[in-house]
Amino acid sequence: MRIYNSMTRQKEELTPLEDNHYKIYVCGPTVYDLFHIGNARPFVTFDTLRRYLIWCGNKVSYIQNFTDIDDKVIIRAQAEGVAPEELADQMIDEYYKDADGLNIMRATKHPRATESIDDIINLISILFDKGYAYTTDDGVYFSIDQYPDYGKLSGHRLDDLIAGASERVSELEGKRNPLDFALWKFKKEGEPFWPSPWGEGRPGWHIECSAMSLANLGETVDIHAGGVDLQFPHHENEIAQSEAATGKTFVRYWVHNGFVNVNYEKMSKSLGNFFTVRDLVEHYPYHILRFFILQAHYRMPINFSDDLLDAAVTSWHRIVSCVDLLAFVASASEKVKINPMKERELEEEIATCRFNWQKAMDDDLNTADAIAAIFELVRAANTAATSSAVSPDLLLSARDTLIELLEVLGLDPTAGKEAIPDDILAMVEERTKAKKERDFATADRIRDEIFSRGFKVEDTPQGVRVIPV
RNA sequence: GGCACCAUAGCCAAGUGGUAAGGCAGAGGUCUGCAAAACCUCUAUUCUCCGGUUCAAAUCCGGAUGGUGCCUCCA
Repeated sequence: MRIYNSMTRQKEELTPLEDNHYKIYVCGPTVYDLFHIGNARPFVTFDTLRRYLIWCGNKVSYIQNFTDIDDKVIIRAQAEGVAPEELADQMIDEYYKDADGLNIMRATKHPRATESIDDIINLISILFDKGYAYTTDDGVYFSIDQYPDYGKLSGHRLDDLIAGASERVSELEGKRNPLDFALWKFKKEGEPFWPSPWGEGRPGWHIECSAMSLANLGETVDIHAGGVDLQFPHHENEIAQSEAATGKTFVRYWVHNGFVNVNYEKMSKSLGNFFTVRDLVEHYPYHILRFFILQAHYRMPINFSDDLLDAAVTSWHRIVSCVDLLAFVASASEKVKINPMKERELEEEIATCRFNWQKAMDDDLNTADAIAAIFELVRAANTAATSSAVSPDLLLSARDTLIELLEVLGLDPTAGKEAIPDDILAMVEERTKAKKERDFATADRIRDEIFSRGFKVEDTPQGVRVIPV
């Protein structure tokens, strides 16, 4: 497949360094709060990438960290009167609840910054040895002047960055260059700290990802992913630290997802215009949120609104309804007069769907196009299902195709199917009887009653269908 | 100020050189006792605008306009 590499700003053929084995690092959440739909986008997107690579026959080592110690965690914990560790533990549990709901696979490993302190200290030591690190009054800093490639990911010129930084940072606070960033922050009153050769303190933000990536995946990973806002300075800094330490290419493909916007503005905690996944789930099921995210290409911005989610619900229902219909028709006792022409048509549609779906996925994970391919098969399958001219086996094969391809997108059109209760089935029987006697008033009354109990009755050529609403 | 990205129908959204996918909404029709679902037909002679390259451009190049993001914690 081809994937857009932020480093080269073009789509490139994706190949792993090790045969059939991809090493992927995804920047995970800072665990001080529930995550919002904007945070969910990279989790869903890169989970889908992972599923696709696995589907293609690869092994994937997938690391996603938890940033469990930083300013935000400390501040929130203080506000709530709990220890930062306690808050982090709790929020990690909450993360898993939402992530499981969104059908995001557990990472191969979810390292926590606080459990990687040794790795972090190790890495900083190497940077000291190689002359990239220095100490000030408040911490240990990385000296970007020692690293000539600084800015290569974000395309910034050093002078411009320095000019920008100087405008805001009035004092250098002991830094040699305004762009130098903290590797280790010396402890402040009331904050958690760990011992280090340079003094007690805690890790800077950027170093933890480098340390966890190097420790878990080695010096060079295939893919490092996250939101576009991480491109600078976070990922730029990660490159500087890691490559300065190892002398090796840190990441082969940098992959960044676009934002979820609200009224064309970035959704963010600081703007306050965010919707947590937990809140949204009150109104829309998890899989709708996932489907909604995957309906756009991952690098394009998504504008978030209820109307769009409502459209996603209807849209998704079309798929579920087709999958149900195929199973229903295939199991109906009605005799089919197989029409070879129609059979071949459906066979071709199945093949075309698979082909287009894979082509779309291969082209920079174009899930929007992949879903379009699925809808094409939905139409063809619906037509075939109502034609009474296609064998049950072939209908089921169309159904299996839909289920298989959706599974790779982390979507399950068969999920949440409850059995129809016996008393509802009895009412359906009663209605059918009334219909036979042409007592439509009674039949309609029973249908309304069944509907109010949460089930829809449909008369199809293949018989009566009962569907949970 | 610097660096990126984006602009396609009522809405959402693919499409990166050969005569505009898909979804939602809408109109008409088929089927139905009525519905529902499904299917069929219709809904952008045109892709923000202006130039250029080309036999051919939504797609490449230049410019303009509008919008967003990053440059500070941020998915």
